[in-house]
Amino acid sequence: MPRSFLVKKHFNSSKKPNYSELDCPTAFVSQQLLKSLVMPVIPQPEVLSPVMYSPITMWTASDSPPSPLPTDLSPVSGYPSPKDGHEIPRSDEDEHEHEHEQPASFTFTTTTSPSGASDVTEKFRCALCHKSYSTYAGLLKHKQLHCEAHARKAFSCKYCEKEYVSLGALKMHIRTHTLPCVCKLCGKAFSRPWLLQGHIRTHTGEKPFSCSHCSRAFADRSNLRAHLQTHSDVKKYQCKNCSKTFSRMSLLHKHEESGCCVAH
DNA sequence: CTGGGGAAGGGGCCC
DNA sequence: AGGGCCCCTTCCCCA
Repeated sequence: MPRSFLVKKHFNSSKKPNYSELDCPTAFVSQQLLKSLVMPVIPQPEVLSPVMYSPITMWTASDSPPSPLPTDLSPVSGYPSPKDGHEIPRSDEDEHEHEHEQPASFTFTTTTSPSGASDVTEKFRCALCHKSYSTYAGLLKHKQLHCEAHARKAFSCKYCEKEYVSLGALKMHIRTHTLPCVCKLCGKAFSRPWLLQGHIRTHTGEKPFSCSHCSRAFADRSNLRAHLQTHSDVKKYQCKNCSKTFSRMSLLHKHEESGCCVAH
């Protein structure tokens, strides 16, 4: 998978930007400058739209996906209906409303006492961990928060096939498709503000991470860390075959691919 | 070919 | 819950 396949490139990617025009000899960039460079994140309408997360599909453990999936993913029609066996986050009002329903994904039990009389406590039992709840709302909460989400990655991305255990993780992932953070200078788009900030350093020349062993400085902490390995006598990554060590995993991989180790 | 720098992606953790 | 940050990783390019 190409590293930058998610990045919207609004310029000829084969050419490097002319940084010399923007080159700032001083390493420090004021917050004001930074703010002026960072384009206010004005999400595209579709980013703000509830449609964004509408295609989240959450199958319950005992359900199979409905068929066919609606192709229209508008906020209303796109949402799977609870009657289809889907679990979707509901308001309290909804929970109460559906307490009286009997979804396909839970076990509804009526216990019988030894005397033969039917017990008054009817339980909603999780099909996965068998915990029982007196109300459907209780069961629903349990499943959404703990059990089912972990048993099955329940939040699916509409742009790709990735699945996540939490809505937050999915939202974060979706940003890698929508790329709401746009560089004011070159139009390049990023998924997160701090990625954009790191990119802006390529324009400003700011290098806040300096090496304590030499005079080099870096715009990115990870690159400094990689650089520090070059000062280290002990290289971190070792070939299992020939014991040769490398400062980076990518170099070890290159070494392995070049034929030292038998391809697996 | 190899090593290293630069840029970027993305998951996870913490506040 | 969401944003910021940390860390790891990958890819490209160049000396």
